[in-house]
Amino acid sequence: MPELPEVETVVRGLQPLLLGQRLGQVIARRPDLRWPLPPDLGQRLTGATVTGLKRRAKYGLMETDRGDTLIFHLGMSGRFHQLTGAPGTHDHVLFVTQQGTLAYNDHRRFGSMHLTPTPEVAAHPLIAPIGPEPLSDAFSGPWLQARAAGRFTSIKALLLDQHTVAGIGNIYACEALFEAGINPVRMAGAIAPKRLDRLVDVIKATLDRAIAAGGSTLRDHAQVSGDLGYFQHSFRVYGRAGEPCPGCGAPVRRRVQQGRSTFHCPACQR
DNA sequence: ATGCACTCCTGAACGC
DNA sequence: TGCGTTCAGGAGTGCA
Repeated sequence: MPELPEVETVVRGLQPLLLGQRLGQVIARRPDLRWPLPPDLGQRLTGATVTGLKRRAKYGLMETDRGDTLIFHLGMSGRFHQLTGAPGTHDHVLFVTQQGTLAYNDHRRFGSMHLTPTPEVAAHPLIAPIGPEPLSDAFSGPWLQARAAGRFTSIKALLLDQHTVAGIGNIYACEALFEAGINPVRMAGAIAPKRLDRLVDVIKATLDRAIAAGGSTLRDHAQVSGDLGYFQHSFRVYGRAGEPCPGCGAPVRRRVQQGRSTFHCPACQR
């Protein structure tokens, strides 16, 4: 659920709270999330000063003056919040600064954290294979055409593949394909180049809007501040099965594609 | 190489 | 009212 715009929003929300701050203490309250936490997480981060907060795909990157970068993924339900009082059941990692304590909370524990020397972040096995950032020039019509060429998989599956483009999840894949008028089940390799060009433009515009809106929230996702985002109100097809299509009024259809819900308008998306 | 199903986890929503 | 079942989904893994 946190997709690229949400992670971007979280990282931006963390910046004023952490940038330049010395981590007085970093406490892992359990040994693992999706994968084991670095066993030396506390030792390596305690006493370090946060010198950078960035994003790559759906990963947050917290750089420190000790030469380590904390790579974190929010999974489905990860979020940061400022702790007041005792940590709750799902407050798994605590970052204590002079400004207070920031808790990483993740009730489903699909998130993960990794510590890597900063110069090696780009080569990290989780980061290295990821495709271009969707808002960069590297993600272009020609790039998507090359990725789609000869592929028998659906265009939606191709978009969800992080090697094609970084940071697109189920929601924005559905929304972008609706905006582009492309049926999500259409075979990627059979789509005209011009339509893929348009899809690239639409993806960029959709993500831009979402970031501008402060990221969306879906049930359990919240911004750092604890305030809920609001982009979810502008989903045009996602989660709207049976409701009228904003384009033509025909009912939005839900189908299951690779075990995931796809929302689309059978009339507008060909 | 390619594409698919499976898997982790918890809480909300739903059905009887 | 309460219990059991289903669903949500990012992405690595393993299989055909």
